[in-house]
Amino acid sequence: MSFISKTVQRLETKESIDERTQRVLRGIIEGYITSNEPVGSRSLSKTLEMGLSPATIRNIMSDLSDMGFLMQLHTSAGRIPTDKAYRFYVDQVVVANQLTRKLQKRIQEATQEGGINQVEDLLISTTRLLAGLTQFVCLTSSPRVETSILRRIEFIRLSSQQILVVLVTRNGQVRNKIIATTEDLSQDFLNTVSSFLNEQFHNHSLHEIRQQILESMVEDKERYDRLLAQAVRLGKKAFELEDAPEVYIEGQHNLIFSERFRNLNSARGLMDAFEHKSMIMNLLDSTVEADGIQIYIGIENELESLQDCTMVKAQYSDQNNVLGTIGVIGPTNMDYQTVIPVVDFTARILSQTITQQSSSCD
Amino acid sequence: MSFISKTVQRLETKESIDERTQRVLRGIIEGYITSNEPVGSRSLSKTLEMGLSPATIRNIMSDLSDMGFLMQLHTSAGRIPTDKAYRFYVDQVVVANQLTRKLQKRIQEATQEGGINQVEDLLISTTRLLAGLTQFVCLTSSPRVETSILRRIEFIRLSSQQILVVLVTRNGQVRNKIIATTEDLSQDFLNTVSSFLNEQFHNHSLHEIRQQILESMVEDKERYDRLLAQAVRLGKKAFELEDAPEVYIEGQHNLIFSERFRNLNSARGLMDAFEHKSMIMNLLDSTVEADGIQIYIGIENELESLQDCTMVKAQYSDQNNVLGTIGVIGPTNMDYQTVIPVVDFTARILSQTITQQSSSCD
DNA sequence: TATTAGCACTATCAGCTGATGAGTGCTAAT
DNA sequence: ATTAGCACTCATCAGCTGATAGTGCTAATA
Repeated sequence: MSFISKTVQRLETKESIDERTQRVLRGIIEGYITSNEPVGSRSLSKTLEMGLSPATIRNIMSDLSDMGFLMQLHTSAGRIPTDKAYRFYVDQVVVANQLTRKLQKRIQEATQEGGINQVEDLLISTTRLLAGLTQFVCLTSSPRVETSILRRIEFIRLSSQQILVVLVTRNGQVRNKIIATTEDLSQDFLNTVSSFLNEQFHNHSLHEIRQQILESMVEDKERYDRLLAQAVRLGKKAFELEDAPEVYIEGQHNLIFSERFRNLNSARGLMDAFEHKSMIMNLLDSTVEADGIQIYIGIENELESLQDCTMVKAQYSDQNNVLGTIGVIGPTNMDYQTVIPVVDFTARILSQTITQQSSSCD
Repeated sequence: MSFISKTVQRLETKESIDERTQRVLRGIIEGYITSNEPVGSRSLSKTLEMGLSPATIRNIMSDLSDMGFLMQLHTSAGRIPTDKAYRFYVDQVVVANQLTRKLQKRIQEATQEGGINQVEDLLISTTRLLAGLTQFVCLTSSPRVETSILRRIEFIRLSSQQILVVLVTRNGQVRNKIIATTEDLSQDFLNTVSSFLNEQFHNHSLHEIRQQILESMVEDKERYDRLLAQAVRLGKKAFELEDAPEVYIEGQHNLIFSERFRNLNSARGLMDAFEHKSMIMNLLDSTVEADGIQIYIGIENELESLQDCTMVKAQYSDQNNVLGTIGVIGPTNMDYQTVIPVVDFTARILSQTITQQSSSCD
């Protein structure tokens, strides 16, 4: 099994099902994926082309129901796959087939189009792209500033009480923050401070830097001269970035208008959930260690309002570290065969673009 | 008439209607606003307390229908007000009554809460606030960078080919842009350039600055020494900001989930329209000259998918100029009595906060 | 023994029905 | 000028219908 979840127990599909039964199950799943209608024995008998009569199919279906792969919405309706069935499908059947060239091109172009000079823009346009391609909701978490590596910090005097901090990270994130000072500091002085900090903390992560600043404040409180004291004080304020989890969401309207989501009664709940950025952040970054695609089907999702959706997500990274996660949320009967590779490919391209960007430092 | 529209002809309510008829009309409008149900003669006869029988009311209603103030969804339903009726109501009846202290407090607190140090944040939180208060969709346009006044510009060398431009405007907007250079420029040199530009263009609008730079490039092409030439060249790139109309939208989900919007079939169309920022920009900033509240009822809106909504908007400004617009879009039978003052007050507070911010320059 | 045909059963859906009720318009009485 | 009374209209709703598409079970069949 290629995908591993942390806390939620993964649905197991160990039971040995004979070849023929598998083919029927697969037929039902794919039928339901394409038609979005419960599939019945008669129609299946036709599309399967295995020379089985509806009656036989019914027997097999009955077995599959007993095993928990199928369920009926009501007595006289066809059957639809359970989450367990999709798990089987994803684990055993779906092979990550190639994307069409056309689609690859489209993704590449969208992420590399001109005018995208900052990570923020790149992430937004990628999120939008993925939402458009899949017609689902797409979520992306931006790199944690915490673990980002400092490229440059600069102070700009705005007034006698206000200083603008500009902080650039290795992977091209630019953060601005206005801090207040009691003392009036000249621009010259600020320049000295910033070059001191730049030298001192070159190639350190913001987290480390904050750590070190705090330590030095405690350890040798008295030793500093005025410059260093100010530098440390300003540095402390500057790196006290609210660890605001930036999250981008696109395609929310698909949740409401897409045909695919019509069964979904919890759209409201999801929309509400999306209002809370920290919640989404948690959703996306819950499994930090794991490369490749991760898929959460129905009840495998911890979040209740997500339990009749599937979430497909992948992490993106620069050459060293995982930076963030990009994921789509769709109905459980999404077209896994294309959604999976699309998400996968997009994450790869995203990683690639960001890596290029951050390696263009001196 | 207190509100003036540019292009769309405003519905006229000149016709003299006698006192009693007006009271009935007003009753119907207010009834429909509170109940969101067509109002019939019998119930109106009770609530009006004018000692009129349902039959009399019916006669009056019939007259009002002829005059175009009322309409029926079907024969045996009560009547509902037309756009013309709402126009009458807004122009003649609604007096901008005071907001409750509680509401005033709430708006003030939300716009002044800590951690909001940049205009962007302020606008976003205000937009969200207004969407929350009204339960409608709220749109806000950010100040045009074009007309903003330069407070500070700074260049930061990121690598031999990349320079980060940081541009701060008078009203507290901070813009970052990464520009590419062919020549490797030292930070020292960049500092010289930026102080030159800061001195030269202090208190000029970005628009003016761009203008002047272009002129000087043409006029005295050869006269410059190397420094000035570079300064001008960098300046040109720096001020070539995409005049991206920033727009914030909040409360889109109200469009779908709010009871009030249930009659609205064009939610889809609106959602789609909201995807195009330039369109919204146009919507908000179409009437540039006009202070106070502006109200567009139903067909008064140029945008088709907006024609069974009402848009209430107000401009915000600093001490000198109009900066942008904030507006809400709701059903035509919104509670004008409170929505109007809420939007009005919010815009005032917004102006006030921004003015404070920009006057805290030295 | 595995498969299948046949049949009884069941739930949904569209379409029809008649009853109900809210509301109007008209007319004649006040 | 106002109003009571009455006929009329139309939307909605519950209840019924038959058609449809599915199942489960059983007995026959290869």
